[in-house]
Amino acid sequence: MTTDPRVQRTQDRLRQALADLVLQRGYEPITIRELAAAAGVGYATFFRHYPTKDALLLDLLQHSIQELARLLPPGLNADPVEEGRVIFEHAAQHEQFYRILLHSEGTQALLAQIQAVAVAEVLGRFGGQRAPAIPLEILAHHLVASIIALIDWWLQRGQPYPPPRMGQIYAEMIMRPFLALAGGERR
Amino acid sequence: MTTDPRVQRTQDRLRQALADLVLQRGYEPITIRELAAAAGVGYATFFRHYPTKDALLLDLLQHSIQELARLLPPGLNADPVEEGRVIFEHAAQHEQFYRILLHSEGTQALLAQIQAVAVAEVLGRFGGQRAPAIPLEILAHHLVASIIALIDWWLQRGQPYPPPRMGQIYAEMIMRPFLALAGGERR
DNA sequence: TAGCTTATGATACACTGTGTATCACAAAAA
DNA sequence: TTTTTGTGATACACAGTGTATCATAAGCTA
Repeated sequence: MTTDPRVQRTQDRLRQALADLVLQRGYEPITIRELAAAAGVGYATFFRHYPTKDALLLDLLQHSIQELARLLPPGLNADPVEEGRVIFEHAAQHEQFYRILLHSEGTQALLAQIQAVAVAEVLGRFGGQRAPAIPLEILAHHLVASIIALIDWWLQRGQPYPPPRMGQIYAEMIMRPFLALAGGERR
Repeated sequence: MTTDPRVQRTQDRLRQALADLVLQRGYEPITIRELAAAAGVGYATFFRHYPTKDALLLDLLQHSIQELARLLPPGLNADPVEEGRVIFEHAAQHEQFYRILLHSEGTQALLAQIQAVAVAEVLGRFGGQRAPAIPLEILAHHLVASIIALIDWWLQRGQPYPPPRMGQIYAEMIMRPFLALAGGERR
């Protein structure tokens, strides 16, 4: 196990430096030399921890996801409007993470993984009931993709509506049609 | 204007070589040297026509778009099911184009442009009627993003349903909720 | 504290790919 | 034919990646 505090320190510095640089100038133009310098770390040291820049990006996002998972409110299943409001409050509070995840090249694999996890969650929650007219797999993908697209739209335009309003829109435009087609919740 | 047949020949070869290579091994790992060799063109000649690999990719896609625009059936506004079927027939016939556009890095700008054009089209078609409960801008973005996501899902999984079935799904899952919220067509 | 282990910093280096410059040659245009 | 212009081939400068090496410092253990 890697409990050496020097390792932790180096990796923390690299993750933090990457987060800073990505928000300043985007992901692609960053060089590893520049990244190591910003982290206050030797150039060769980078490769002792990560084989590529993409590997560091994935590690950064996975750490962020674990932090977010700890903060995520556990029971979102009550009111769709309230559920949507919580989602968009969360997106507003962690805008940096979402922007990096949604718009840095090199995150498509991770985003696809996250999406797959969310789809599986939806499938599990709506799985065992009367067969819907549209395959549930398609409905689940449509639901997840729609939520991601709406968050992306909202953040890219500087949050033009407050989270409670976005919660209403989410409930009416996304969840209500989905529930009508999937047939309401179960278990 | 560039009517020199040598220029046309060189650029055609480069576009064709890029299309072939992208489908074989993806976009990013292709080098310009390799591309020029595959096109049967000198290495330096590449830079006489395109400043970067991305520029060639955009040129290739824009040429493809122009071809597709010529083939696009003019009146899609009749039956949503039929409209959806036509869309997915089109996606099946031009799968290569869609896959490159949707999954090559370096196409996000172009994809965003196409999406913006489609959104504007929707806004124009549903613009001047009773104000919907949800801002039409959001509805239009949701509609366009949903269609793109559904096409992407379908192609990535090897077209698991035939186009007529996808047309039904499109009508029921995407268009019907949209029309209910946007308030039906006009003009 | 002393001694061992391991991560780090610094540097040099080979390697790959980009983009430019040059020049002789071939193809198109007048 | 003469002129113009695109092309092929080559050499080159440059930037960025990934590896190797070694002295030093930080952390662990007795």
